[in-house]
Amino acid sequence: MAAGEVSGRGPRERMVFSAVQLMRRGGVGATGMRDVVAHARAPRGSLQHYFPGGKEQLVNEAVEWAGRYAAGQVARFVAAMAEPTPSGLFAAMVRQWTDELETPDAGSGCPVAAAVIDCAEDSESTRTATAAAFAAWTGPVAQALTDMNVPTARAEALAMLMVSTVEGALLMARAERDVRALKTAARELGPLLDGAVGTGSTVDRA
Amino acid sequence: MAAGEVSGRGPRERMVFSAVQLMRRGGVGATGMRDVVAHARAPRGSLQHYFPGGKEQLVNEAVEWAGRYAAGQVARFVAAMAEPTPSGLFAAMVRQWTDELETPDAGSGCPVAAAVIDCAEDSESTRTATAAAFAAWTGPVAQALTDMNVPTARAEALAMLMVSTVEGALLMARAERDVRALKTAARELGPLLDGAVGTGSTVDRA
DNA sequence: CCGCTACTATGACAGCTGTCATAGACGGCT
DNA sequence: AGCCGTCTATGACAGCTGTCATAGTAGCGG
Repeated sequence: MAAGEVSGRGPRERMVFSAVQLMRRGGVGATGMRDVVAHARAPRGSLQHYFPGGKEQLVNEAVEWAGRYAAGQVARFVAAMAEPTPSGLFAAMVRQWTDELETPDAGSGCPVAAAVIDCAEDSESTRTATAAAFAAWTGPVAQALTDMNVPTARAEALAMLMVSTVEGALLMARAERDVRALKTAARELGPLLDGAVGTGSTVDRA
Repeated sequence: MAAGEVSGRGPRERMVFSAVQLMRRGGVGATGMRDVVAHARAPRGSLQHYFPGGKEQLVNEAVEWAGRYAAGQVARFVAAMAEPTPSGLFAAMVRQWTDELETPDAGSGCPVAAAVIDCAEDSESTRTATAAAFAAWTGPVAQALTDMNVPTARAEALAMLMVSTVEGALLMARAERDVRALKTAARELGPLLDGAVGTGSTVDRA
């Protein structure tokens, strides 16, 4: 995602990756198959070979890729934190997007969000893929929260809230061409998240 | 929005409204001009008459319409609440979307989000329109919060957080075809919002 | 050498897109 | 009547879409 290179391994993976990048900036509708092969420097004939399911398959794989990527990033964030806190994890998730928004060149939206908005209504398989991607993203977040001593049920709810808020704030940030929506989300939500460690109640031992 | 009828006044307004509805379900790319006039039962020739700016103008007006609509809804929510609380307002905003999601027929996304994802990157005017729509939405929310005794600066931040979270949760709810993302957002964010009435600091006097 | 599989190349297809040019209808003026 | 501004009708345009059919190349095992 952050890496702009398309020199990944095979042509197949490059095409999926390029689909992700193009979907991020213009949505699914504006992402043509010819654009994908051109962006991936892949042979056009490989399209119908690797993706006999057509555009739908390509989009679905792009969404799955994004879900795996997000999960991996969460794992990296928690691994990199000296003393893990919920607010710290959330701040790291937010920072990822603010960094990408501040690089002026490439599109900086979420490919999963694009797939939801453009395809959720008329492609059931894509809708399922987006739901799976969100689950792949939310899962590690919830796991990290429980590891930080947040009760399981609460951790899952808060993980969902975190992903929802990041996704929505990213939308507003793109509209305003300003990261303040993301930053205020991190600032306002941080205390709430940290307040959930320990017992499930809102006990706060200053 | 909730009203599915297109029998609004003039053909012009019907077309804008139809554009909103079609953008909600398939995004901007999947919303053709011919689809709009058909959905609005409007004469095709009226397109280039009322919208000489082409599709871009139509989309922009649809986004503006949505912003005004959202602002009006917020006003109605606060007016309808016996004893207004931040969590109550947020719950009302969430309920609006859960209600629309549970009506199975029509598309149920946010047209502003669709415009951001599909057009923000290559149409500056549309991007501006989406920013204005979010401002039109956030403004009354912040105003309502200050009326509930939330300090001004904090109210603006929380209003932004509320809209962000609703927008993101709606995205997840569409992906999962389940309103639980919206409901957990309301449940988890409610106490935080109510905790902000009174002094602006994050002091929490259990 | 054959045959086989994996991959690539290329051109064509019908269908749809937004946009425009042109012409017509309607109603209210003076 | 004539004229005009507002609105509508219709057909065409070039461009792009995803998909497919067909043919071709490379490499490898036999």
